Amino acid sequence: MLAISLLTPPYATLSYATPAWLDASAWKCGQRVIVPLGKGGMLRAGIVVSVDDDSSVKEGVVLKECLWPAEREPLLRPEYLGMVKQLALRHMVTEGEVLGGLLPAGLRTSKIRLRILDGGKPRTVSMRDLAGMSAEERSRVGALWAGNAVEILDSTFDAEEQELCTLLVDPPWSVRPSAKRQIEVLEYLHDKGMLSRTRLLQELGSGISAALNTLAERGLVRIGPREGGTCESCEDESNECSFDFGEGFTLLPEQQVAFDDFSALLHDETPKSALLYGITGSGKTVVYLELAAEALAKGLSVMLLAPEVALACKLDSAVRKRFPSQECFFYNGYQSPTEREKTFRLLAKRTTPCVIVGTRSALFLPSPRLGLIVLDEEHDTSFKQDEGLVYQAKEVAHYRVQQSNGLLLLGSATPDVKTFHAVQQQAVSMGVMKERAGEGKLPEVSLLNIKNMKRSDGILAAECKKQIRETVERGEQVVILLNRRGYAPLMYCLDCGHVARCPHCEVGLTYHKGRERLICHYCGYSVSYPVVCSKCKGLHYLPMGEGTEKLEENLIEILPPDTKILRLDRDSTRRPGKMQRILDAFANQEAQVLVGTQMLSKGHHFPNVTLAVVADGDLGLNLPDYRAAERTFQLLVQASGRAGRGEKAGRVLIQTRDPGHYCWQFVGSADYDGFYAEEIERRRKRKYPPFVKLALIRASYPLDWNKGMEWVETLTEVARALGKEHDVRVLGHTPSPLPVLRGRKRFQWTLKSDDWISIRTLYYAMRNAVPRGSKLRLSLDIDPVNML
DNA sequence: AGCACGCCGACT
DNA sequence: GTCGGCGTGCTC
Repeated sequence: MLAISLLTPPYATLSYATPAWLDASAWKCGQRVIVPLGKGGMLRAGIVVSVDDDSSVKEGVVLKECLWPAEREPLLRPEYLGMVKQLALRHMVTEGEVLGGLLPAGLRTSKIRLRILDGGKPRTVSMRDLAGMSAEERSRVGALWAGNAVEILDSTFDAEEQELCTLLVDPPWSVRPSAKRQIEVLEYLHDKGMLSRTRLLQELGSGISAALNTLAERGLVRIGPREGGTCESCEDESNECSFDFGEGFTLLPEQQVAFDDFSALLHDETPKSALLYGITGSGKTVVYLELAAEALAKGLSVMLLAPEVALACKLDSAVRKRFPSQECFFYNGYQSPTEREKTFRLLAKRTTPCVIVGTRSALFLPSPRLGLIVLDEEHDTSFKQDEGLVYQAKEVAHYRVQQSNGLLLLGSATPDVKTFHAVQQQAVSMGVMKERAGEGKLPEVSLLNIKNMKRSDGILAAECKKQIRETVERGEQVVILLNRRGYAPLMYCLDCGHVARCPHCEVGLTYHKGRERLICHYCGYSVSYPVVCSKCKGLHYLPMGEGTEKLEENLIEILPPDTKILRLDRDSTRRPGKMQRILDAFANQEAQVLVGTQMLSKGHHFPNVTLAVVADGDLGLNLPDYRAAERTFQLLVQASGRAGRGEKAGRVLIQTRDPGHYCWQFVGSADYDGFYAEEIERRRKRKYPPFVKLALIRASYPLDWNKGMEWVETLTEVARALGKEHDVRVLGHTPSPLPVLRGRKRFQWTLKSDDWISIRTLYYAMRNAVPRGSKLRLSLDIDPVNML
């Protein structure tokens, strides 16, 4: 009998009998199969996780027969299934949930068809048809299958690919305000990016069909197959590093030392982890590439991962230049399902070594013999996925190199405190690079105390505005970091003082002037502005605070009239390739000022930038998160790294209301070692990771469910009682930092322990205390990266 | 997630 | 009497 993990709900692993219509040898571990489920005989896709499953099935359950394989050769290798099992155990979810979370959509569907070629004209049979056949008929198809006269058609969404809806114009859009349907479609596409027509109709209702056609006619939306090459954001390569990649490099002395050390680890036939600690601009990429060359020469595959698509693109073009004849696979979460499926399939079949470049999701690509995994900017929190399938890319990467005796190389200028601690404990080896590779020098950093500034003064101090203006007048460029997108984060009603809030999340709605809407940054809810005040029915609001959009507007007033300003945030980069275009335009000096959120601090290279301004340095410092200081330090050092990359010296100006904070003394000199020494002592004293294992258990229930609070209290009792027994400190329950999100009330418990097992035991007990199918949802976040 | 089952209220 | 509301529970 076969044990099969379902790839869609209920995600269980169920036993199925091998049917008479196919030979038992047709079923293999790691293979995708189609199985019937439930009384209605619905069909599901699953992965065979065991072929001679002898696990006891509950008494009285009659086994169903597995219907058909979705492929002849298994998609997944045994090691891959091993990784899935580990992840499932670690995060206390089923293997089906793991598989469902990491396979591209097309590989999870049961809607495949068979093409039968028995002599005459070929006929096509769906899985549903097959399920409805008589036993004899199915056996006949089985015999043809065994004789290779049946092929699998899985082109279900090729049709969808032909009708992709792409937004062509940024807001504000020139449509009548009364055309609600059209605005709905535009807003939706703006939020979700490119979507197939079918999905759009599914998600917004088929009533929008006419509106969509109008938009297409008027040229606001394009309906058709995707245009151009494989990666739209990679089309233009002008923002890449100024290094001249070619047939191998001459390494600088520091790079050579680091390379030699890592190369020795690579040739050592045991799994190893290492950290490349190199300041911003020290040329880490060169070291990665030379190591990749070593691994390839040994016949091993290489994975290079970056925290974000734009950075992954840069890595990709660097790899293609360094290894022009080597096959290189690029993969990220923003690619279309078809594209991702294609890459996944190619790699699953592949046996010869290759290079894989991408973002964290690329980590789950099947790959032949992995010799090296590089995680660039390893401190970046995007390497942890905390929605849906929860995983920390660093851990998965570690597991993967463990399996293949490879090397995991983490690179950063500001390493994760946990990683650096592992280096100190000699669990991870380290290479250090403290010189900038080019002519650039580290910038001079100064703090600007804005404690006494009034709200009406705007967000930039006079001194700051002056420096921005002077820099622009000198013909140099400025980047301004403000971690708040939109126009104004709070809208006060002028008549009654009420603040406009999201009805699902209870957080303030952010005003976006360009779109004339109030938007919730947590759930995406949006209403058109002006909106009637829910308290006094007034229509007049006072925007409070300042986001990137307003900062951009204010800057226009204080700068010379012909100054061009660009804005880089989630709103201006929704459309594919847009981010790259903005970065390229800025790198080509088409604008003098770039305003943006943290996404602009990440590893981009602008030689003519001589001033970096951090508009609100404290933002984030006071978050209820033990890593707030680490996060702020990393962000600011990375942002500082944007200035002075060319020949001219750079300056960094940080505005703060709390100049006494210990973080600042180290940011000024980009002194990571100093910061680390201070931070690790604080963590030791206060018992925070890496000195304890920390986990967050989250509970949520619908706002209108009155039994919710009772259950939360019961769970606290369960947790407390078990915590005493297993030596786990239980803090909570406390309302989550966002007490209401997407219409659900949220609570959380913080758990501290010396080992993960006790924490899992507690979570297991809490989960069992809640009846199955309850409205209360529980989730476990191991080593959370954000406490929200 | 679906889909059946089942236990109450409004209707022919 | 019966139709149908959706709350609860199961899927090898």
